[in-house]
Amino acid sequence: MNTEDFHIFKQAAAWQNITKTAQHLNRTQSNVTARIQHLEHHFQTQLFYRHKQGVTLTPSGKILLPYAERVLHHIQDAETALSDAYQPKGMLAIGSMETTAATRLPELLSSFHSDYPEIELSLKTGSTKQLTEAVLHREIEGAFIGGEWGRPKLDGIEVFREDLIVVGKELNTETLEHPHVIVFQSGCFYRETFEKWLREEGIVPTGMMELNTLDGILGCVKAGLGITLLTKSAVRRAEGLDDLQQMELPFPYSPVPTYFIYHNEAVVTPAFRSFLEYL
DNA sequence: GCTACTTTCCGGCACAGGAC
DNA sequence: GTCCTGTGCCGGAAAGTAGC
Repeated sequence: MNTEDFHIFKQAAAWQNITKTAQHLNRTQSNVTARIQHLEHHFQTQLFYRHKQGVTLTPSGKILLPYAERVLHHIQDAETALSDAYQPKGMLAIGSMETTAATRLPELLSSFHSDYPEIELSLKTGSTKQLTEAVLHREIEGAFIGGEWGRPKLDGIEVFREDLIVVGKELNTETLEHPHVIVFQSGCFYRETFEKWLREEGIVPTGMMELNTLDGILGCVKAGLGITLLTKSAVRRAEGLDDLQQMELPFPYSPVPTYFIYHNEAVVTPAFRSFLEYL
């Protein structure tokens, strides 16, 4: 068995036809059949159902396919890494909380792009919960989330530590007794922290408004629609907050870590490895 | 019977390893 | 260094199967 067998197996799985696979690979059809049979003999299992219209993967074939892809990916990575003209390139899809994307990432990503211009970055924003699921399902390669991830299949590194601040038009004993709160969507780590603090303090909000953008939340707070919880870095960057009052959240609610998480079984592309090293 | 598909068989070739 | 042998891969041809 060699890596070429995996390549032929992968192509046959994609084409679902031995003849077309052979044409595509510039091989004879009998050779493709032989290589697949070789794999089947090695793994002592049938990898394809053969029928008149072509071939389809058996359950064993479906299990083997991602492993074959992983092996081929690793070989490609090794070849790239060992080439003299090695320069990380390709797509890098990551995710981030809205607040982190707006406050911490512009400089970080700009600097990263300067060092690695060949890497095409794609950034998706969402709540900590959404991003964690996206990393688990390998929709994105990694994500900046708040707090611990608590999933065995994930690894992560702490990249920032954020001070949390309650912001409102007027913050006093009276307004904090029954405030109207403005928060990010459900699943947001900062929102959960905010709600926990409110409960602990015995503060019962009169109402809750959900928004999905930092600008939207800031606009509503400036308009006096309620109070919110932001990171100190977000407040520092925002304009027009001079007439708003701020109150730092006490320990253990603040400061909170921001982690960059990633799937510990995922293929590490040169682009992703460069990003991890950069962080 | 034709067509489109897969499998099997066989000879040729390349290469590695051992003997001399 | 040369020759022999074993092994593995390749391509071509033929055979088998089923739908139309």
